[in-house]
Amino acid sequence: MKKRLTSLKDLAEELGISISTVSRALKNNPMISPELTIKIQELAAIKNYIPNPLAMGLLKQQTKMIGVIVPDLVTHFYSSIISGMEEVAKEKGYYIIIASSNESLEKEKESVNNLLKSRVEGLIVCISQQTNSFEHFEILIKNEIPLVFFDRVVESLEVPSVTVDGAEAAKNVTRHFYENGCRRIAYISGPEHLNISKNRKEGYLKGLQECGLKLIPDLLVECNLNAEEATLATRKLLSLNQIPDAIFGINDTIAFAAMKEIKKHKLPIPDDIALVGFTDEFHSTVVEPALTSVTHPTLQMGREAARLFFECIEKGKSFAEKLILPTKLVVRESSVKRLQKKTMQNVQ
Amino acid sequence: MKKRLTSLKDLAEELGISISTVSRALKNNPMISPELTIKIQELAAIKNYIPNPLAMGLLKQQTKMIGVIVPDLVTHFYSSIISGMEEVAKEKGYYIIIASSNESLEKEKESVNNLLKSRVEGLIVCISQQTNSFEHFEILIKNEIPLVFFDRVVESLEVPSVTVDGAEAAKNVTRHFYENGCRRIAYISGPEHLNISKNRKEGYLKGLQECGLKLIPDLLVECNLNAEEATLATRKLLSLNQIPDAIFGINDTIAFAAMKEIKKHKLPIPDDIALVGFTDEFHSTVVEPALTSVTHPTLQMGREAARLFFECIEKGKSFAEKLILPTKLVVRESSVKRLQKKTMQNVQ
DNA sequence: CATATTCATGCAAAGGTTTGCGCAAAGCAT
DNA sequence: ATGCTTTGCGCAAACCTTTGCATGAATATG
Repeated sequence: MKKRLTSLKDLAEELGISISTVSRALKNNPMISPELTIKIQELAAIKNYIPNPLAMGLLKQQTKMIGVIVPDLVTHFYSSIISGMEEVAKEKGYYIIIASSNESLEKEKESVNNLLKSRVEGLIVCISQQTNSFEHFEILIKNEIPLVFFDRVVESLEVPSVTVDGAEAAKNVTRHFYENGCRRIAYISGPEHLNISKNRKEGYLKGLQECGLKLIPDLLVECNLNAEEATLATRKLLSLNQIPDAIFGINDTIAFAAMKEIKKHKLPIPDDIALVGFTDEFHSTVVEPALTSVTHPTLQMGREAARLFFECIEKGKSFAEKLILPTKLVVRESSVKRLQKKTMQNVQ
Repeated sequence: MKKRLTSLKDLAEELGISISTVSRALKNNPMISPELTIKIQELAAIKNYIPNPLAMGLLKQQTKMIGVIVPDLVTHFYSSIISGMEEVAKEKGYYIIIASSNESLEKEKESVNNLLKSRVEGLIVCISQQTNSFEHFEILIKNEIPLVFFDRVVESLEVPSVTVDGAEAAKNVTRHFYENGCRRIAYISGPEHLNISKNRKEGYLKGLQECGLKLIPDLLVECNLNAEEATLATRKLLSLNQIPDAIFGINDTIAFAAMKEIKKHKLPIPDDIALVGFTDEFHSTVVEPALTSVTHPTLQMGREAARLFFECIEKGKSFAEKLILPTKLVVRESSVKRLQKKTMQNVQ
C-alpha cells in the first residue's frame, strides 16, 4: 500500500544532479542544456513522474478546487448545472467538490465550513430554501474568498450570480393560460424570502394584470419546496368551492406533485385544469400529458456560474456581475385545452 | 485577493513562541503548560485558525479525496448513488471528486489519469458502456491504488465491487410477465460485454425456461444504452409480424424510451404491451402508466461502495469483496393486464 | 553543594515543488 | 595574462505541519 509516487528528488538522485535542474528541465527551461533536458525528460517518462499537486498547492497557495453547494444532488436540475460547471472547470484544470445542504440552513453552514477547511479556492452556491441568515456568506466576502450564487441568490449581498428571468417567465405563463381560456389561474409559490419565489410571484401578478384579471387570494398559495407540501397545497386548491382552471407550479418538485394530485382527483389535464411548471426538458416529456414548462438552460447556467467564478478569481475584489438568462416556455400538452388545440401550434 | 489564512507560524510569531509549541498546544499535548495552552487556543480561535490540509497531506501523504467516475451525472441513478457515497465519505472526513465518462472509453481513461494526477487516494468506478479494455485499471491495481467498482464491473479483475443481482431480478420480471398472461416476452439488452447485460439476459433466459417458454430470437434485441438506440430497438420490435405482448428494458434509459415509442404507436400499456424496466423509484411513479420496475437500492449501493473503499484503504492489498445487493420488483400499472388486475394485489 | 530528574519549550527534518540568486567554468576581447 | 560576459547548474528559501530529539531551567535527591 501507499507506494510513494516518484518525486523530483527521486529523479535527481538517480541522475546525480540537483532537484532544481530536474524541475527546470521538465518545463523546458532554456537554462538547461538540451542533452540533459532530454535525458531528464526520458527518465521522468519512464518513472511516470507526476508533479505533486499538494506541494504545488502549498507553494502557490492554491488548491484548484471549487466548492459547490446545492440544495440536493438527486434533482436533475442541479446535477445538470453541475455538469455544466464541471465542463468549464475541467478546461481550467480545476476540480469541483460537491456538498448538498438538503435544503437545510444548518447543513449549508456546515458545508461552507467544511469546504473552507479543505481550502477550496471559492464557492459556488445555490442557497437552501431555509436560508434566511447570511453570516456564513458574509464571512466569505469579508475574507475576499470568491463566491458565486446561482438560481437562488442572496439579493442583499454584492456577489456575482446567474439566475433566470423568473418574472418574465411567470408573466408569460400567466398570459399563456389566459390565451388558452383560463380565468381562474392558481399559483403555487415557494418561501417568500427566496428570490425565485418573489420574482415569479411578481411575474404572475403582472401577468394577471396585463390580462385584466383580478388576483383571487385563494388561488395564490405558498408552500415549502417539497413534494409533501406541494401535494397539500394542490389538495387545498382542489377543495375550493370554485376550483382553479389552471395551476402554475414554481418548480419541478411542485409541478409534478401537483400533477400527481390532480390525477388522483380524476380531473383531466389540461381540460379541467391546465398545468405548467418550471422544470427541465427530460421530466416534462416523460410524463403524461407532457408538461408545458418553462425550461431552464441548466448546462448554460452551470457554465456561466463557473465562468463568473473564474472571473472572480482573476479580477478579484468588487466584481459582482449579475447574469440573468432567458428561459423558454415550451408548450406541450398539459396546458392546451381542447378548444384551443386546433388553432394552437405546438412549439417544439 | 488571496488573503493568506492564518498559519501556525502566524500564531507563533504573534505570541513570540515556537511553531511546535503552538502545534502541540492546539492538540492539547500535555507537554505544554496549561496556561500557555489556553492562551494559544484562544488566539487560534480569534484568528480563526484552520490547519492547512495541503501541508498535512504532504506530510502524511494522503489527500482525503476519493475519485468517482460515473457514466454520467444527470441520471438519477448515479447522482443518488453518489449521494450515498458522500454520506459515508463525509463521516470519515473524505471528499469526493466526480468525473463523468459520458459513456466513452476515451473520457474514462482521461478521467482516471486526471484524478490520479490530483492524487486522489483511490477510485470508485462504474465503467462506461464502451469500456472493453482495462489497462487503465490494471495500472491502478499494479500500483496498489484502491479501486472499487459499482453496478458495471470488470469481472476479470480482482477488485471489490457492489452490484445488484440482475439475473435473479430479470428472472422474476420474466415470470411476472408470464403470470400476467404474457407469452411473447421481449427483452431489450445492452452491450454484451457489460456484466449487467450478461447477467440480466441470463436471468431472462432462465425465466423463459422456468415458464416453459421458448426463446423467440426476434424478441431479444441488443442496443447501446441510450435513448436513440432504444427507440430504434423498440420500433423494430413493434414492426414485427407478431409484436411482443411484453417488453423488458435493461435500464431506465431504455425503459422510458420504449414507453415513449409504444405510446407513439398508440398501443395501450399494459393491455397490448406490458412494460417493465430497471429504474429508480422517482421516475417510475411520475410516468403514466406508473412503471413496474426493478428498483435499485441506490443510496445503499453508494454507501456500500464507499464502505468497501475504506476497507480497501485500511486492509490494503488483496481484498476483493464482491457485494451483491438484492433488488425489489415493484409492481405498478405498466405490467398488470386488465384481466389480471382484479386478482393481483398491487405491491406498494 | 553537586548531580540526577523532571518539566516546558525550541530546533530541525521531512514531505515536494518553484525560483531568485550565487557560483563556477568556459569563451571572448583587450 | 587579466577582466568581462555567457552558459549551465546548484543552493536555499518558502509554503505549513508534525514529531523525535535536544536544550535549558528548575526542582529534587544524595
